[in-house]
Amino acid sequence: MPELPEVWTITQTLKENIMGFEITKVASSRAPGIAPNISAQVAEKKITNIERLAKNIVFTLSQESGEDLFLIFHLAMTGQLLFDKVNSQKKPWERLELTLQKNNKALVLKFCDMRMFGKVYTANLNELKKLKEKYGQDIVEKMPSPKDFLETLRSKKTSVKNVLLQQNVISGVGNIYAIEALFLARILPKTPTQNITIQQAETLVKTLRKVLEEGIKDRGTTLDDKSYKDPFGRYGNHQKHLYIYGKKTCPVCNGLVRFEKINQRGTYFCPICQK
DNA sequence: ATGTTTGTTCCGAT
DNA sequence: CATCGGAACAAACA
Repeated sequence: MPELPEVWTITQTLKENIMGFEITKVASSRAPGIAPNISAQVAEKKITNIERLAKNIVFTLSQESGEDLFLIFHLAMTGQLLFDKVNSQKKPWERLELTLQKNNKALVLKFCDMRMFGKVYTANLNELKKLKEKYGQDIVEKMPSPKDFLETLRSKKTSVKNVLLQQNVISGVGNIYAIEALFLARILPKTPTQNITIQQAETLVKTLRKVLEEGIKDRGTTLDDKSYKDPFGRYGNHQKHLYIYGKKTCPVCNGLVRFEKINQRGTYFCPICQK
């Protein structure tokens, strides 16, 4: 589910609401992807920072004495972070519950994940640094020059769409936004990276940035399964503004949109507009 | 029953 | 040894 714009929205919402809160209680279910030692690790620590790293959400946890610890969430396909009231009923697919307190305010943050591809675990500073090193260019954080972007694309011998999805090369982009950016750049998704021209690279990096920023402005994309929502349960709006993902006809030429699997991922493109 | 799904990691083939 | 792509992970829905 969540790609960069969705993770960005969730991170921002968390920042605005639970900075400085202390984790007073942890209830964790044993599930693949939930670190088994999580409770003891994070209890009684204070959330002093919240940031997005690629598609991860990273909490900095501080305590009176000792080093900072980092709590890392990866939502994968169906993960959610949802606020709830203290002593509330379990939500569907609830895997982890953090009770948070600051002054006289208390609330609960729940990690829910239907398919359980998501991960929750802790890391020390060194491990976080290693995680950061794994990720490639984040287009929203820093716009690469066309030349650098072309070099990045050509560093892998695969299709241009495939390389957009490789987090160690370009981080944060997922299937939907990759399809959208390629459509706006009028590039066929299967084009080998070696055939991409400097002009195409320049256009593509701009359209990538554009679709990611539009996604952020719309607070993310909620597809028909409704699985993406922000911590308050609010859906995104970007599904109303998608150009070609999930469409039957091309919004530019009105021709039939083609659907093909590329590296096992469903891919929509217009065989007329995209070259 | 089969095929589909926003993601990532691991393993086998080249 | 490096790189690429398919299988697997799991659950719900059409």
